Amino acid sequence: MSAQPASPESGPAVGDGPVDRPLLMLIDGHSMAYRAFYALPTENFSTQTGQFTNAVYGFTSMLINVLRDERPTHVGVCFDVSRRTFRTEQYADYKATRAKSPDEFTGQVALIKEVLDALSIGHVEADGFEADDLIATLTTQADDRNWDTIIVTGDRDSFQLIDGNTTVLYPKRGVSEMSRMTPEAVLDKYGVGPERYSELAALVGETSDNLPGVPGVGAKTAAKWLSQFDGLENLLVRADQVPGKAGESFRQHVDDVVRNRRLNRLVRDVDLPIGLDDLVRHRWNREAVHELFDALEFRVLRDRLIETFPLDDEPVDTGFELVTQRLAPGEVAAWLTAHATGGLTGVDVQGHWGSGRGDVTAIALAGEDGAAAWMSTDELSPADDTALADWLADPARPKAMHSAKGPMLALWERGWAFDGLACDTEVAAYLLRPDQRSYDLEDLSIRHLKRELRVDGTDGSGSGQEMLDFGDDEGAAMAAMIRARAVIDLAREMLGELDALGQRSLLVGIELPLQRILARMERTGIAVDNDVLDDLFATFDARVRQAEQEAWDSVGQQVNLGSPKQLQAVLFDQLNLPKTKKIKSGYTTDAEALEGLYAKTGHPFLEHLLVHRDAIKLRQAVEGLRKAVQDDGRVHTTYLQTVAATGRLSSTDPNLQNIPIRTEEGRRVRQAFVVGSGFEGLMSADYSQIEMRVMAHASGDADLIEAFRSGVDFHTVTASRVYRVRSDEVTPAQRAGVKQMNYGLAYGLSAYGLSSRLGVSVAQARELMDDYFATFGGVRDYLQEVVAGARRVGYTETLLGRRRYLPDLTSSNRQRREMAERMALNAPIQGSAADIIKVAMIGLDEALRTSGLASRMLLQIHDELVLEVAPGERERVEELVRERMGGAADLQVPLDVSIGYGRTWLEAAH
DNA sequence: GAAATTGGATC
DNA sequence: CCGATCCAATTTCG
Repeated sequence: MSAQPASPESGPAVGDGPVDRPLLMLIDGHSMAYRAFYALPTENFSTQTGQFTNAVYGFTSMLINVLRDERPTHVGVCFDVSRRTFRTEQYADYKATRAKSPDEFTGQVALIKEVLDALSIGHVEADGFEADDLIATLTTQADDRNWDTIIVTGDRDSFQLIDGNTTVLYPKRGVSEMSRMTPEAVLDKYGVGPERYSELAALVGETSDNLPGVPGVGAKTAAKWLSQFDGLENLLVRADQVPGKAGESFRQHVDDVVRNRRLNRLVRDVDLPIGLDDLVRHRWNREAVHELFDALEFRVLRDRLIETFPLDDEPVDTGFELVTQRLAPGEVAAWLTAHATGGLTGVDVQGHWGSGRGDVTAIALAGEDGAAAWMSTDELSPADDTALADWLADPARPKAMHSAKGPMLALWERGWAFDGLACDTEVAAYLLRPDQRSYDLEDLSIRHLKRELRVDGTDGSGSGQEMLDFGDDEGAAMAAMIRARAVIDLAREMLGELDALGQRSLLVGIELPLQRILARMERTGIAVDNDVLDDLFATFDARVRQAEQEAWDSVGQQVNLGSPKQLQAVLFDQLNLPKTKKIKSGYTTDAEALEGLYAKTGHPFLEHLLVHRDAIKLRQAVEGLRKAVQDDGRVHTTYLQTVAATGRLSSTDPNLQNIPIRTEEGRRVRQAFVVGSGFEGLMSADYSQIEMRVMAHASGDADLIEAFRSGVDFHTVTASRVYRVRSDEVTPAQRAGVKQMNYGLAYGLSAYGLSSRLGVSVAQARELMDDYFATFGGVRDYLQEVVAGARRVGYTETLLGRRRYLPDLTSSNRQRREMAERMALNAPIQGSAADIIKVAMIGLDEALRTSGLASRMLLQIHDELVLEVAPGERERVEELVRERMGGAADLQVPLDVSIGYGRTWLEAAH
């Protein structure tokens, strides 16, 4: 377990937001500041005045992250006062080996306290005690009130505080990657539970505290003894019975062990000047934060802070009402009959998924009657399994989920079919607001339902909510049931919102059927020829090395060709080449600028550099693929359905939508994608100029529509119209100009952009644009109306009613406004094209199934589908592909589909 | 050590 | 100053 936020394709994190009672976070200030100090290089962090700030920076960065990820209701930071504590009184050598704090560290603790004050976060220290004792005291108080506690510390002594309510975040590396230490995690790592951890530490010793343990006894032996003798107390009583050389050693060092145990026992009743209620989170002091962060010169961190905690949301003080139940073996069928037969049922699957596979560990269900159940999948009786499988597969039992594609993979892997998904709240939220960066269930619940993900009716004392025995999984089970419940309410709410906007069919008719198809494509994957990849890697690798050597030779030094900064130094300072376009950090070294420089100066360094750029990119692409090949010899990408604001899909891990094709060399990478065994070939089918066709249709421009209907090369026909010559008289330059114009239209191309694309003057570009629009006036009118309309209503719309909201269209900031205008031009065109291929995929999938064909879809690359064709099915498949892709929309122009076929993706290209 | 920037691949 | 993505390597953060 890690404190990182769950990735979109992994299961829900435990402790994801408040569950059913207050959540207290206690941070060991010194411990974390020290970690930060050593993780970040001092010399990179100092202010104008010479104050070092690396520890402050690292600590604050960590603080922002844990507050964001854990969302505690109460926070406190504990500090040590001095090195003199009751422990040094009892044992003069306690922590004696610990070096004095470096000078660079001194003073930073005071600054951290200032940061905490600005953030209105309480901190506490007590003379004679260590931070750990204060944490133990506060944790004990929180336990008494039945609160949950998360302790953030790099001190392992705190492990003794871990129990069902208390976890420790222990830094793994640096200060941002943390291990979540639960009772199970401690048992896993040390072989004893948290209640025995200190006994184990007493035996093993703690070098950092200068507490020697029993020589020759490590964690393994100590854990064995503690379980054999049932604890340290009994072990001491029966010391004479401990066998072996280690036993002898133990008997000689019994006093040390006893002392260690006395010293590492944390004090749980320190008299503190503050109580738990003083630690409730307040909104931070804006003024103070700005002033302090200015003084500390924390620019980026301030932005992150503001970004992470925008205007504190109005407090939401309702949660969900639930009657929870852990289903024991044999109870599943009855529960399903009682609570999951009428209305919606919320489903929350726990497990792992990604790269086309997955596994399920537990399932939470919630019914509309308020009942909720949780079951661990390895506690199902055969009857349970059957009942659950039938229910999951039943299309007549409507279900609601949040982000169902991954869980679907996991359920399939377990052998369960899944049907009846009536709403996926993540996808629904995407349709409602397609340009959000995440669709976290907690955020959606607060925004749409004004409810937090916790159980209602608790006041923190634990009364009002029956405490059922969910065992060690209690927190996770409760959170899962609440999520399942929230998903129902959210689904109802969102379906209503979609209805009001006329978008329900987009969800139910397009995105949900598509989701299942994507899951299957991910599960299927595409076969890869490793030998081809190895050959390509060797080729590109050799080229990288050679180009690098030649580049170095040409300037007589070994510059890092991948470093824009070093390149700038060589190009503009040493070689004194003409300056390129300005960027933040100086002058650009992108390929276009380098081409320009090379054309101007002919410097050999540039030639080698460009070759190197190309080769290293290709090598990287091949290496990425090599690493992605799974045991079955195939790569399984993950399609993201809710990230592209226009409605397109995206592909990750690996991204199979940006495999090279532009250059001859790059195209060879596609030779590595091959037909899998049992199949006959790959078929690639793509729409030609789909975006231009959408524009022709949407604009209704008669001449443009006619140009498409004529069947002649589109760019040539449009050029012949613009220049008023016959098609066979169009010069290559005329065609090239109009082609760029055609492509640029949908992007809100400017005269400037067109001129730089074509390498002509802005005046000439403007002339071309004027000629073009004089010919295709309908297009100009359409483009103007799209922007004007979007400004009026606040959004653009695709063929199928997919919206994109563009509030910046009325921004007073010109740059933002113009950006929004270009988006307004592009969104309906790119989005409608995305709608069309989605419809085609659903139609084709259906056609393949009903025809009983074994051929299957593997990839979608925006306007292209790649299929794996079973022996003897080529003709039938081609026919269906043409029918379904060509017929996916009824436009005023034909939807042209071109199809290729071959053993590899390259051969299937056309 | 983590986040931002740069450069580049696709449609 | 051309829309939409994802990703690796480098640099910055202060």
